Amino acid sequence: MERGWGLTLESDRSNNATLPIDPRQSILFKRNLLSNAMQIVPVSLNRRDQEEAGDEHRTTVEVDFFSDRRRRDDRVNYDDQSSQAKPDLNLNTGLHLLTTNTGSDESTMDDGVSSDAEDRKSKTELAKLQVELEQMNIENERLKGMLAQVSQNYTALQMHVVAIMQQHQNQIQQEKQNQNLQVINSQEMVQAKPEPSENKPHQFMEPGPYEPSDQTSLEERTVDDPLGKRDESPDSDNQGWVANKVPKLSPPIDNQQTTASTEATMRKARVSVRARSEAPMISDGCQWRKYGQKMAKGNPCPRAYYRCTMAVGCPVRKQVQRCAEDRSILITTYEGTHNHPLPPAAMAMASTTSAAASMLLSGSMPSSDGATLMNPSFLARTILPCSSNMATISASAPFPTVTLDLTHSSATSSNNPLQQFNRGPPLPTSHFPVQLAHGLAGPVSQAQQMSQILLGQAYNHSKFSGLQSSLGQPMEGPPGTTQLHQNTAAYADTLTAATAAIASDPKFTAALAAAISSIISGGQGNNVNGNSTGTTSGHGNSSSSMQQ
DNA sequence: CGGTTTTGACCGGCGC
DNA sequence: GCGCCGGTCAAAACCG
Repeated sequence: MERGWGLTLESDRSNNATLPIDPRQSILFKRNLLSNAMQIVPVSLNRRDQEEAGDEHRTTVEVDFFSDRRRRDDRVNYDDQSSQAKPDLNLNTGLHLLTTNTGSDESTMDDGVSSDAEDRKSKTELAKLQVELEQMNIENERLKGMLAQVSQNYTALQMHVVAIMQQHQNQIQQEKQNQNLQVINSQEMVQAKPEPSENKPHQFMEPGPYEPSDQTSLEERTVDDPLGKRDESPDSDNQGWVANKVPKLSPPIDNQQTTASTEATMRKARVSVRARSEAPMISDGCQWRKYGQKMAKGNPCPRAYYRCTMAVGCPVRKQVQRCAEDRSILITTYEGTHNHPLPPAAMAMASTTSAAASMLLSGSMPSSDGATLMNPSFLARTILPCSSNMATISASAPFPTVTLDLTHSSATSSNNPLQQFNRGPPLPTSHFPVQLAHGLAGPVSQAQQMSQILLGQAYNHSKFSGLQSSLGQPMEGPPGTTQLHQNTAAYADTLTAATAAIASDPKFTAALAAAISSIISGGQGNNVNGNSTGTTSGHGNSSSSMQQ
């Protein structure tokens, strides 16, 4: 009776194989997994005697990539016999495979004494290994706690940084305004020269009656309330939220103009997330209150309107509607930025949506008409050079919209709803991850951050395909829409695990967070949040722990 | 009883 | 000016 060692990997991709492994190498294997930033579940060490299946004994080490949902049905045992048929697996995991004894007559261990000694040796090693695994589990728990703490601290710090950055931007804007006023005044003085008047210059030098107070209010609202709604409608405070009536804003004047238009644009920028879900609404970690439902034209499914109730006055709203073409697809459109700290569960989604929104706005800001976007293809290519068709950018939509399409995947498993790419959004939109986190830095910096994150993810073979997007593909959607297609097979492997996690996890956002976290960790080493950049990261920090 | 959902009414933008 | 449509309001109903 010879014994072989088998490593059983639990993942969607492992379909049939038993990977023989030296138990002494399991620790190494686990550490490798940790270094890959995969969510490691306590490792269980099982010894399986499969006498019923034959005369061969086998011990397996099971590693769960996603602890929340262990797919026993997906687990595959790598037979000793198949070990040589899966050399690539061996390479990928960096495992050292022993030449196992398969129990066949060809076994080299035909000596009974040697076999017993080997057996005892194996038992001893097994016991040692179990102890080590216990220690590793404890260490894992400790690291988890540390990670949560770091994420928390990061969020708080980010909020602070964002507030400071906004103040700084406001100061710069104010300075610019003052400079403009001085130029205008000097010009007026020159024009007034032919008609000397002692009062005129003095009058021009006088600041406008609105200036000081307005500037103050601007600063206040950008810090505490980006939309400045609180000041505009005092009675709205009693409602616990602020009415979304940006279009009603009176035409801004002078120094208000830039800020007001920016705010309005920010307010209008939308991030749409398409995901397959049977649930009426995806769980994104935030608290929402439904305030309306309407039948939208062209879609038999009603559209529900929600607003964030996690904080008084939070302007964030979202619309939830099923896709008319495929009702298994749930389209969630986010609008606005949170004005409050987000819980870990909500950070991932908020970060993603916020970053995308900022990216989108970075392209639209310079345009004079306010509705024109940067060339979608350019933007997309810039952001996601190797992408998949996860993102679409639209310039023709009523509002600048970024669509994150999580219904597509290169995964081979047809059971995973998120692994099936859909045909593209019905509405003109742009797809890529965005962040809704509040207090964003300048749009440009956001875009840069987004690019960095996404590029980093792409080039690091991130494990989460959902964030990969590419632009420049032939458009299938309406004019102004750019579709992203993921082509590389290399991504398929890494994507599968993450998409599977998302698909199988009842808490979609939690899974998303985990995926983002994995990406970030993998691509940026120690950065848990994955958002190296201040702003996006800020929100993103949560990825796994902060936002869902 | 407080918070949430439902649902018809209302409002504003837009096109004709 | 009118109608359509998207979005919001707010009272009533519902729920834990």
